[in-house]
Amino acid sequence: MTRTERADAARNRRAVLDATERLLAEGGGDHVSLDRVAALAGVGKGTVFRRFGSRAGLLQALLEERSRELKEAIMTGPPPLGPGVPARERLTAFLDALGAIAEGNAVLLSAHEQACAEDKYADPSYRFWHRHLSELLAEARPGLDTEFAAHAVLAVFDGDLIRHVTPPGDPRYFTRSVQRMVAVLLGDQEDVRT
Amino acid sequence: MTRTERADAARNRRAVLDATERLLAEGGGDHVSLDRVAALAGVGKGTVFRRFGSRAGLLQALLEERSRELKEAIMTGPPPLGPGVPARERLTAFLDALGAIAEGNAVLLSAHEQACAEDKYADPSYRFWHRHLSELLAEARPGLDTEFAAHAVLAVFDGDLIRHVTPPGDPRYFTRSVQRMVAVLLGDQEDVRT
DNA sequence: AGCATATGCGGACCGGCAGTCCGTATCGTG
DNA sequence: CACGATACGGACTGCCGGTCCGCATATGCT
Repeated sequence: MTRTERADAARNRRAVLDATERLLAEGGGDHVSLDRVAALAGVGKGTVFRRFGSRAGLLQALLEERSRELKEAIMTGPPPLGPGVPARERLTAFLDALGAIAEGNAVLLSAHEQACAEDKYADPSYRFWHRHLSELLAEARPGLDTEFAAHAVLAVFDGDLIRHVTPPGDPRYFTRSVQRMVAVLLGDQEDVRT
Repeated sequence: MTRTERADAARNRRAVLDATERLLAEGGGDHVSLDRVAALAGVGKGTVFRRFGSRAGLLQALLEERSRELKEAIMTGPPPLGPGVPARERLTAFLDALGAIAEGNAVLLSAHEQACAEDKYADPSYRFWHRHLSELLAEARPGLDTEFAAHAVLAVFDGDLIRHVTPPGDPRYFTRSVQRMVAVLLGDQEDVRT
């Protein structure tokens, strides 16, 4: 058996992901039907399904591609994303990075949420963020129900919400707000005001 | 012109809502197709659409029915839901009541979120909860970005999340957790531990 | 009661969707 | 070059949300 992905398969994989991205950018989440993706990528519909399994799988793959770097930086990279500094510091760095990804991919995020529905919490990516966040919170503020708190913080990373609250000309408003809220949760009493 | 809804119309309205409820209960959100609803209610499909406009409208109507009482209690009822006591007290009562509704209608909540997608934040019900919450937070903890905080708290009221975290035999775990988190947000330093 | 008409009804119909299937083409290997 | 493994394409299926319009009926008026 062949160990490596066949060349044409790899080429198509990329083409499909790129096409998905283009469609997402040009017309919102509903615009991305798998027929359209296949057509734009110049492949058959069957190919899309063989590679990605389902609409949800496709979006998930794209999302994972966008966050792979962050995942690796957290696990094996240098501080403050990687291990080696106090949890508070890592938390800030983590939220900043995740926020940036979310802000830059809000439409993709929405589409993914819609496609996954309730399976969202079984998604490996979600599990990873949740676990990481939960551990950092536990270290930064022992005694909190960190499992729940982590879910709560992640619940705010909702594509639709991000688009709804992000004012024109301040693309990082969302991340700042999340940081501030988490700071309050962690018990920073110092100046919460804008 | 007739001022009141025609009798058969009212009857059908109820039948459709009841059918929706039954389908939701017996088979999850995806189980509720409008064909099925119409069939179970014993009416034509057109009727469903004339009354409710769309799938989203139908679910929204059902949700509103479930929360009308709370809305009224908040606006004109006696404390602690209604006005007349400190914000902290009203906040606790509000979260308790909203939590109860959410816990009791998690499936409906999920279905509604899915159907509404990004229009969720324009929904009158959402606007009402958000406004109320925002005002209470502002009163209870001046200086916080209460607009954002209110969105963040409401983001946790996600049907899928509720189902995911609710352990068997402890139907109110979710509400308790939310209360505790909000308490921390508001600066209660006293015993956060379980 | 009987009529006129606004109002509501049903279900055939439409375009489009996610997902399946299998005969065919292509790749990589020896 | 030949051959088996692998991947491809796109017709096909079943269903969905939503529309439309000829028909039925409740209601208000006389």
